[in-house]
Amino acid sequence: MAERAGVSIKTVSNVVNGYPHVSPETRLRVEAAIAELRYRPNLSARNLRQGRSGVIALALPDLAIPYFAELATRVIAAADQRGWTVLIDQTQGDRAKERLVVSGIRAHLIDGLLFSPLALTGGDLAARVDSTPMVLLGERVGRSPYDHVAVDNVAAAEEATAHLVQLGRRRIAAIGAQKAAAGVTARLRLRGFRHALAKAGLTEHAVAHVAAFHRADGATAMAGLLTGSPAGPPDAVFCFNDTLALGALRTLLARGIRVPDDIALIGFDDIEDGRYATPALTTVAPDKSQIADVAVDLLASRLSGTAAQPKELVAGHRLIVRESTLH
Amino acid sequence: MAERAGVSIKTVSNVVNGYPHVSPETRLRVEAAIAELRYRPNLSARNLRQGRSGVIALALPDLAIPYFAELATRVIAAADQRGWTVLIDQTQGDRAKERLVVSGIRAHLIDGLLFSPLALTGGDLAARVDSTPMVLLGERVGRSPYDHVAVDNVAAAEEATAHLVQLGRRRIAAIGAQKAAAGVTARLRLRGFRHALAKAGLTEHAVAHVAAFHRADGATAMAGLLTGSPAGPPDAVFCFNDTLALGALRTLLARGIRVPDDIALIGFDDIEDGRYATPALTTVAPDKSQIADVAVDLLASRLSGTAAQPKELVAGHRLIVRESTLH
DNA sequence: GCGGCTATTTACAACGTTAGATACAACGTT
DNA sequence: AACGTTGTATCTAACGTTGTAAATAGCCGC
Repeated sequence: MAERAGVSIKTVSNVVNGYPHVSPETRLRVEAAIAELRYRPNLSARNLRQGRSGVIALALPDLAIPYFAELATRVIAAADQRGWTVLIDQTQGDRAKERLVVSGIRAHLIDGLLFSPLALTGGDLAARVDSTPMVLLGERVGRSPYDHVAVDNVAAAEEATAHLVQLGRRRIAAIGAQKAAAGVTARLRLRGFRHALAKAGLTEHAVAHVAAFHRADGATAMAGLLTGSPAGPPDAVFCFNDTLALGALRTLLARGIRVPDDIALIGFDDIEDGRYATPALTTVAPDKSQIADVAVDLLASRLSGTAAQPKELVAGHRLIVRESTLH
Repeated sequence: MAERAGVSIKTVSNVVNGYPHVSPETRLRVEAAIAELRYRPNLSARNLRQGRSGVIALALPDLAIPYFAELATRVIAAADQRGWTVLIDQTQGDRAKERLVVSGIRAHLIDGLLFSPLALTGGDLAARVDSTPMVLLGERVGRSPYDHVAVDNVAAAEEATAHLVQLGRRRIAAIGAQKAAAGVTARLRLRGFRHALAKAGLTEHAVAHVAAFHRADGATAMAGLLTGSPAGPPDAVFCFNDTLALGALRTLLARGIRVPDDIALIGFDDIEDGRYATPALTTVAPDKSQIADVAVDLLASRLSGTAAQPKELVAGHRLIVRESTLH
């Protein structure tokens, strides 16, 4: 211990923690000893004593999915502002792993949990007994008693679809519907898609289902729309996220179909790749920084105990028109 | 405490840790109490007692950069295999932040550190005093006494360039050189590029410098090569990573230049985006899973004290030929 | 039926920190 | 000169866990 400074342990603690009533010379002496002995406070001991760790977990499906990577970047930055460290749990969208995360594997190691579930059901959440504060990212799951941040998916999807209608397209398809109870996001976006078509007095040209929101799924789904539809190909497609759209784009270009001339394409998420695709991808951009900031703020309120009812916050979004829908 | 089971703290500990000499009925009783009271061992206390936390840090520039996101995914998976949790530090490639990471901000919170530096100098590493085991990812930095995993950048860059030569291209340029002492990776790839050209008896057509390895830098650099070069445009370009290449591709397609017909393009990293670009990007694929596995293994040896000399391990790579260089 | 063995359980101490109470000294006031 | 006040430093206990040593009980062979 750094009593090389000829001082009690507590005084060292006081210096380290900036306690005001330490004489300048003592402080200097202690700081010198700290530097000399390369003393580092043991965070485990501090955590034990204080009952909190300064670490939060961010649980998401997979960092290799650009949307989540971009979100994680912002969450880490927001947490950093508060002096928190972020630990990542990848669930692969697997229900068993998601339940594990929610059940509190990391109890007492993390102060709070930011969780972006994919497969979790309302029942899973209701059955949760772990008391670690948790904030959900993304769609609402059941009637869960947890704080929650998401964009208004129905409205956003409606805007995206309306944009296609405004271009004068009439044979409008969607890619990204999901069978499983899992696809809450998909369900909301599909609803928005249908609202917009109904408002415009159009019927949906086709809706392609996918197993996941990956490029490969988008590519396959688009191939299906081109050949499988008895009514012929669509003239515009709303993909429920950007990776689906990039996969679809790939299929179209490979077959010499012009985008947007023959088929207009719009995505969702505004990932970096979409901006540099050719043609650049029109998309709905959720305000990821806002999502991250709000989520971290919510968690902070939970931690300080000042939060009351679970809140459901809506983050902003906006349509970004790029080449894939320019006429 | 779970002495609801009518048993000492230590016995609970013994049950939790699978100590063999616990009678079956006691074990059952304790397990029942644990379930009933939802008891969770306090990891901070355990860490304090045992002197290790089961947490390692992965420090990298930015998760929003696809290569690092893909690498992080694999590191987390590899760490998971060993029961370790991964905490992420984003440095933004900023030297001050990198020094902070290396100096041990997380001392006693993490058992080890996997670090992918960008701006750090050999001097910074030599000045390191923190004793947390560390394994470096990416290029060797100075003559540092640390374990270290990377692909053979010179050889890989040479292969990439040789591939362009084999296509019959003769006006071969590179994008990605860096002025700063920082760009160790860039320097090695540039060296490989020049080796290959020298072997083929060619002179370099042009070498574009970039501030960073982002899409925007690639786009700008390519524009420069097209207009700025007195010798005219190149007929092939080796980009030092895939994001540079995707940026460059965007510039080319926007100007109606055909890839690969007019200009062939090759990247480095094999990120997912490149596979779905049109034309799909030829690239050098480092074995990311191997890098992650080996790095985690190295760290494990350090932690168990069985490691001797610092090791410098070379991960595999291979050329993946796709449309952007097909003739 | 006693000594020595094994199986099971417990007691104690320690990991390094910090909140709170306490000790001490110097000072100005009455 | 006795008093409270203030600033500085120390003392004590506690956070929850686990390694070690020790206690207890049952069992065997003689």
